[in-house]
Amino acid sequence: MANADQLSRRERQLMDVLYRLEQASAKEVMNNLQDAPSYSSVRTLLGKLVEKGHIDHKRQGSKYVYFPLVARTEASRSALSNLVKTFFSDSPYLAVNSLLDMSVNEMSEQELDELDRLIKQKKSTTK
Amino acid sequence: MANADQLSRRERQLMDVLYRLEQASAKEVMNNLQDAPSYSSVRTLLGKLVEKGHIDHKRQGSKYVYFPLVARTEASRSALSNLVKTFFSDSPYLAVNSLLDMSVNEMSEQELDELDRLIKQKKSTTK
DNA sequence: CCTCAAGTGTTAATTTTTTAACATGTGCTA
DNA sequence: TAGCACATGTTAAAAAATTAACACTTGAGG
Repeated sequence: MANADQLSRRERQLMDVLYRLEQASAKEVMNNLQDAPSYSSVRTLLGKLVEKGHIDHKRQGSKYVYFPLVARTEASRSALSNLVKTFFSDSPYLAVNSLLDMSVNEMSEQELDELDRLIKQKKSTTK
Repeated sequence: MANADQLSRRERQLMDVLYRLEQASAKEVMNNLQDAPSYSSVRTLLGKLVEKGHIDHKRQGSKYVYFPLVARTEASRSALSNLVKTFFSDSPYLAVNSLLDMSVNEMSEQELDELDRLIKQKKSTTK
């Protein structure tokens, strides 16, 4: 097994940056931390994450970029699942409801249409 | 402001338990941690959370129960918002999409209908 | 009345996390 | 070619988190 959710606060922070950016150099990671420590510290942290098997790095031209080993999609599902358990009594419905509620203004009509279509499709599948 | 997301791993764990249970005694919190430390440790942690202003406690009969100071709803929105930023490029649409996708089987037809209704309502509001 | 379960407060040791200093190597480019 | 940017590896100190031991209080129940 790769991990066991044993990430420290800082490590979690770095992982989040890497998931946001998909991949990033040590420098970029540093620049994307709100209260970043020194470059040296960031490198140490990245090293630990590599050791623990959460991320890896590869050359990109003459630079190095780091990236998560667990795919974004997979990680997002796991995170969503936890969040739903913790805050929505394990009810995906309540979570979707809340998401829709808090972000209607940020969704285009097109997106709403798409969701509508999706739900209809799900219903027919379930039936 | 009450916090600044400065929670340690263990503290985060306790908070999650409290959000799940809404409220709980030190004993209950301990029993709901997967790899729980001693009762004494749990109490110390709870004390720190109280100090930091994340939770409070009150008598309930002859016992004490601890509970989060930031309402579950508010906390859930904040958590969702972060998750959407981190894993869905800040697109609520993508998040809802994923949630629906990963949990159709757990949703009743009734719930799907409800969501459908909700989306239609949103659309008319936006228009 | 005694005992148990659960709480309070204090203190301290251990472990983990976090940060950073050094010493060095390498490829670009001014 | 000198210097810069970025990488490596090692080491260590400081700070924070984690765990727990002790001593003591209180309410409920047998």
